[in-house]
Amino acid sequence: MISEQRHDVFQAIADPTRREMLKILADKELSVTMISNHFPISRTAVSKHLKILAETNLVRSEKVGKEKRYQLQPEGLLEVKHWLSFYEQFWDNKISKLKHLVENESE
Amino acid sequence: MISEQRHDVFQAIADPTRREMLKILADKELSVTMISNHFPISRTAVSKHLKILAETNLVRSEKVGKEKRYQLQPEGLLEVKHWLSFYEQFWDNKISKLKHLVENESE
DNA sequence: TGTTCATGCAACCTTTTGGTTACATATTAA
DNA sequence: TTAATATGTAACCAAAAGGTTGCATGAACA
Repeated sequence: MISEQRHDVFQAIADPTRREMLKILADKELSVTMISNHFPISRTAVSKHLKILAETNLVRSEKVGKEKRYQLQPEGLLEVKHWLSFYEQFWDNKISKLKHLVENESE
Repeated sequence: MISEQRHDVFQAIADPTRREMLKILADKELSVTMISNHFPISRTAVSKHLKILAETNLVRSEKVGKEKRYQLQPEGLLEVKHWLSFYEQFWDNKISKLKHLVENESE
């Protein structure tokens, strides 16, 4: 099965509108229409953003009657956290820099 | 003074090529041509990527003779770390969730 | 002084992105 | 059953992104 992953999480969070969506979903789950009310763009545009967020596992949806409720799936952001952790050695302090060296001395 | 910021750090790290550039610059500073040798794209394209990374303060450059040396400026990533920290409450554990509530109870 | 090397910039091209409107479908309410 | 509500999908569009080639400029070397 060839699953073509069109987007990755870094692309997903690159758009300010999508970051705002994550923020409001952090508070509570919402339907597409409810989310749309927070933005000056069409419901269709919102729907596309949500599709990208779902593709990259940053949100998940659940059908409730005629509504589709979206909720934050924050584990998707762990990939970003992990990526960032590599760079932390450069800003934290000398100790963590040494720690990094020790951790990787088997390579 | 109207400084138009065309890109932000989230956009900058959205591109896989630029993320790769940060990684190789983490090891040591390099000139434009040296960086180009790591990628299957033209030097001009590399230069454009570096411009974006510089705009968003993820790298800085220094002229040395006829070369321009680029080096990682990892503090630029602190913005991402800060943004991420908001979502950590959702994956860490209940304690940190409570901690977040207490920290924000004055609002 | 030429010549070579490193880089920047302008012009151009193609694909992707973020948006629109119009229409189709599914569920609930009257 | 009919009407209203919630969402999805298709077709389209403009602007941005990522790439190219060609030429200009500045520094170093023979």
